[in-house]
Amino acid sequence: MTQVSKCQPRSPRQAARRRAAVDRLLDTTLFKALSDQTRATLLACLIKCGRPCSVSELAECCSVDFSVVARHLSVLARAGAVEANKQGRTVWYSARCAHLCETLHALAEAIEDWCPQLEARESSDSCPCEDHGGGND
Amino acid sequence: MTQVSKCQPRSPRQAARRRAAVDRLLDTTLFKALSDQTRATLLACLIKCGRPCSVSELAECCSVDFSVVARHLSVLARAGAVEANKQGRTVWYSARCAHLCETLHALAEAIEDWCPQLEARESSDSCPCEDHGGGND
DNA sequence: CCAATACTTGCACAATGACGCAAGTATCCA
DNA sequence: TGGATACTTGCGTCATTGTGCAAGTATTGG
Repeated sequence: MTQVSKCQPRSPRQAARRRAAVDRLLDTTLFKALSDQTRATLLACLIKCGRPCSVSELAECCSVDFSVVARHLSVLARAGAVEANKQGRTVWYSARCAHLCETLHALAEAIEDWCPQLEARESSDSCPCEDHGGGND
Repeated sequence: MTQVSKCQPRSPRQAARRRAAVDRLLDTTLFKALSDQTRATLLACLIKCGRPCSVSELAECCSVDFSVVARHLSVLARAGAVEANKQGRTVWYSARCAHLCETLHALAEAIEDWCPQLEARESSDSCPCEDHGGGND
């Protein structure tokens, strides 16, 4: 039941050396994209709209310049939060809901793997480390 | 099955006016905290360590100044990602794993609520809006 | 009481990023 | 072909934020 703690590091230095899913999923790219209020609003708008929207349409929902909206959307696209589909002169943006949900659930589960006390879901009972080096400290 | 789409806005302007759980959960405070690489490293370190760590301990895992680490940890605490427990002259920081997981799962589910095609989990079949104003556009 | 420890805060500086304007590119329609 | 539409990109400005150093505060132990 508490096999996780057997492989759990005893010092932050040891912990920092361990490589686990949580490191990869705590990648800052997506969080940087979601850390701006205008981008968060645009993403929420796309999610709630439920259909692809053009840059012009989305610019009507924001108080900022059209070019700023276009740049924000490209940031969201590079972070994988939305996807762009160019048809003619119009770019249709849509939220990557499935990808976002998968990423968020995966991060939550990667955190749960390191917290033996969070046994709500069935624990894997295995070490969440992806390497086992740096044992001595 | 597709009752969600009945209440789904047809334009981004309509979508922007709708208030839903996804708006509240896309709050930028937490994402801002996770958007810095040093802070992400500190949080991952706390998660993997599985026990409260002092600022001094955590500073050994980072290449930045001690005062910078202390400031980063206070940012993480204000965002709700970690919690501080002062005992004597030492501040013990620990990851708020349960809170983080709840927040992440809740956001993912709030997104799923707006995506009728994501029927993997049982859909609530109800409108995810928390208000129903601004219908005309 | 004094020194050491552990952390916080003030300050200056550099880097980053959001923004608006204007110019550029690509596409469509008449 | 020429103008209108839809978006992209370059550039300068401004605000925010990350950083290190140094000084300050709080707590502990001798």
